[in-house]
Amino acid sequence: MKEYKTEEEFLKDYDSSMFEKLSMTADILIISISNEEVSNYRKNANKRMSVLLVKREDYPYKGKWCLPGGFLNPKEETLEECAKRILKKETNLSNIYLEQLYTFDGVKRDPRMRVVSTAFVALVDKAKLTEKVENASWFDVISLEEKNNLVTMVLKNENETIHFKIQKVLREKTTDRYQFISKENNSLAFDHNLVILTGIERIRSKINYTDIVFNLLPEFFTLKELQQVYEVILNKKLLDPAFRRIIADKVEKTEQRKTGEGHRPSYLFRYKKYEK
Amino acid sequence: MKEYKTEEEFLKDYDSSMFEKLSMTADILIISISNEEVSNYRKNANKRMSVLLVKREDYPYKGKWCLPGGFLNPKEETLEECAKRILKKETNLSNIYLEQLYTFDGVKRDPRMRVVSTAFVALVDKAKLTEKVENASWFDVISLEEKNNLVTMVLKNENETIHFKIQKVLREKTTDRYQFISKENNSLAFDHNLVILTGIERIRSKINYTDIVFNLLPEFFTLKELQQVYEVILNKKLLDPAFRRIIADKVEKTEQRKTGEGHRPSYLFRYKKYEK
DNA sequence: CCAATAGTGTCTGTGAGACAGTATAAG
DNA sequence: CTTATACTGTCTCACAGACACTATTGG
Repeated sequence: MKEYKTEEEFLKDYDSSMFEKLSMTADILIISISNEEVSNYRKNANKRMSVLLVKREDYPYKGKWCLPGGFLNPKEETLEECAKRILKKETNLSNIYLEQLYTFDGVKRDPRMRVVSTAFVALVDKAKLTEKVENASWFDVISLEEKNNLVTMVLKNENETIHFKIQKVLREKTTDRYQFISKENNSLAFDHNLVILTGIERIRSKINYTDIVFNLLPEFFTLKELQQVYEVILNKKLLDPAFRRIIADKVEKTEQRKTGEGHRPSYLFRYKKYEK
Repeated sequence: MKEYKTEEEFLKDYDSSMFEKLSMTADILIISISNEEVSNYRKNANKRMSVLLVKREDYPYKGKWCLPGGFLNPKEETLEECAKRILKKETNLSNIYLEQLYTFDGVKRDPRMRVVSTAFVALVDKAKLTEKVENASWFDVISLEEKNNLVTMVLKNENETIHFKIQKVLREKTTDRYQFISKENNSLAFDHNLVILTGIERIRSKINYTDIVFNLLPEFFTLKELQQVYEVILNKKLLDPAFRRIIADKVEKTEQRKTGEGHRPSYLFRYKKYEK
């Protein structure tokens, strides 16, 4: 930021530029859960977090992957409406869990001009997706590790592997807030690597005191599936009895079971809303 | 949002308006802790949350109170830098705890034109403030209650009382996310009543798993003062022994004491950084 | 001595972590 | 019968909630 010697100088410059305008976009981190293929017919499928990326067809960052997003129409749209419009376009879904994440605003984040982006997180159940959208592809999070505040993340679709590293730097005045700095990034456009990490950490931090997980699952699910979703988001194994105690109030048992699995069938549960 | 019949119609309109630009502002909810006056010389001062408001001198909302804020200079400033500039102007302080809160973007939130505002929360220790800034005034939060998702809040400075009500409406697709709708609001400009509530709830939700409280206190403080800050933010009384156990690792005792209080003097403590 | 607060000891109940055990489908 | 998972019983330990008790100042 430019430094000013006198207030007059500052105000002069300020007045001339403060009413200059800028563009905004809404970018969406669409998260869902995917199942790994299994060799052994008896085994349960492992689950993975999955994010939807779009291949850029134009400059800047032509050929790189980015989050679905689009420019805000300032005349009649809120950012959330803009995000919903993009969500509809990319997944053909509406009535999806959508949460404002963070506003990314680095001065040079778009090389063309100043563009401030408000990022959203959407949680979807993959089973609800029907059509395949051109240029869009689901990438599984196949690795997400943190060592000494350096986060390494690997994403993968059928053909490509994306990997990037982000350094979390402690900021002044707090012990618990981090600034994210991109260290390596082979194929993501803009600052979307930072958006992805921010979004995953947001979901992770909320999973234990909210009911957002259920947005990632179909109406009926087994407790093990539910547990796997928790595990994949928290990136750690949970103990069965403890897990079942914790979520007991949030679900209700049905009489249906999941059979044909080569082992004892599990009961299907559903989300029990509005219960303390 | 306008509805379109065909994609062509949509795209035509979209193309013509998507590159229209808008203005952004950074607004800051500056929170500190104030002490009530005490009659009895023996008694400890009660603490209150306090927010800095500015009287609007121009239209729109002339004469109403609003949060300190200002337009983003799109050429060279990030929103955070903009917030810091305003913070410096309003409090003459730098190196202050500052956190991006939320981006408020209702289409009609500013009657003049489309203005999207990214709100920040700043936590300051009132003792560090020296000069009094013109048109700015600290308002104490003298009441903050929630009943049936209706929040009632009362702010007060030496001369004026501000009160407003906000309805928290459950949103579709989740059980834990609320939309805030302004119900009554006698003297706050724009949507700044929503910003204040959002900010207080953010701080409240973070106080138990972060160390942000210490930004509201001077370097040396008694454990009771620390506890009072927790109590005022959480809006409930805490038990002494439990509280002391919880914060034991976060503070270190000094040999200094706070005397002249008409009762047993308490030891002064300081924040112990970087300890698990 | 009194009023008011500072600070600590300890009981109790809850609930997570841990591990072991029993149950049941497909092949 | 085997394999793999489903599901439950129960012990232990940590820790928050609660209450009572002692300590210490200014006036």
